[in-house]
Amino acid sequence: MSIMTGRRDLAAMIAPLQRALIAAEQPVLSAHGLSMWGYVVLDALDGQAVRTQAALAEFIGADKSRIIAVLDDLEAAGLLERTRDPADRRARFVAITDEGRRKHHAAQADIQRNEDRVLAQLPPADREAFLRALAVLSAQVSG
Amino acid sequence: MSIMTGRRDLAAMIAPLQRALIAAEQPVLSAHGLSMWGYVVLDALDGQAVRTQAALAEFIGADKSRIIAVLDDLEAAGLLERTRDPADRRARFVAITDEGRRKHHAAQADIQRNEDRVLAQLPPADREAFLRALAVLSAQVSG
DNA sequence: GCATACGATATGCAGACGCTTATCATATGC
DNA sequence: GCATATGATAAGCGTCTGCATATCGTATGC
Repeated sequence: MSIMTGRRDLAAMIAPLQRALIAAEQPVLSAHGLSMWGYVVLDALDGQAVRTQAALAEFIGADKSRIIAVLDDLEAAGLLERTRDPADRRARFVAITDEGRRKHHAAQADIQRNEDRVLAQLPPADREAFLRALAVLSAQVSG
Repeated sequence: MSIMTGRRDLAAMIAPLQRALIAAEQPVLSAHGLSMWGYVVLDALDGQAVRTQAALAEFIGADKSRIIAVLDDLEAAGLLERTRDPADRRARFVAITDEGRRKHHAAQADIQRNEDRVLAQLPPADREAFLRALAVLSAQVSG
């Protein structure tokens, strides 16, 4: 017996929401000269400790062989730096630059402005619970 | 200024959750002999009024030329019926059959059992608010 | 009655994806 | 010192998707 009967599956409710959010994000990111993956990488790196590329790829749910071009572009744009790990010269640390942080924050602010319009449909109490629950669930499945 | 400051974007939090839910759904659907799109179609048709194929495609966010094979399979499996609209013989009504409904309910029950384990991480109040909010937001972007 | 619009269907193309394999430099166990 | 393992990278493959186009039967305006 379901926790809340009569509901549809989570995935079926989340999918259209996700589609709409991404569709709204796309033009905003383009205006900032960022690709979706580029933004995801900056988002993962901002405020986090530097990490190796394989760990980064796994964290954002991307294939490690597919994010290399993304990292190349971001590095060429001066938004991140790759440095060799002195303790293991095979590995490379990936760190966001100050300029990358600025661009990330600017893009994120624009995106959240859009999202706030969506969230405004909810009563404040539900809105906060929703964001809280999302943070918990998102962290849960990522760990 | 954001409604809740310090949060990450919705899309960035939803994406991994969505990935995890879909990954968990896949083997369940396979066990029921359903494809992901097949399940989405049954889910959209169950309990709804019959609709035309173009409307169905738009509703589930699929390309109208891409769901035809899905409908063919479901029809061949006896899970739905396509009938000509007598008022417009170009259009075809798509309706779920009793067997389709049974299969949908069985698959949905299995899926929700999985999802309940995920939702169990949340305090009951947040869980209910989360589901309520999700239903609102999902309906909002679909409309 | 005819031109035009429209629904369902088929098909082809380009882009993105997950996955696999290969290569090269480096690390590590023995 | 050598065999083996690992990180980053490149390249190829099959699949899925969105998009565009074409066909065919049917509706509809005039």
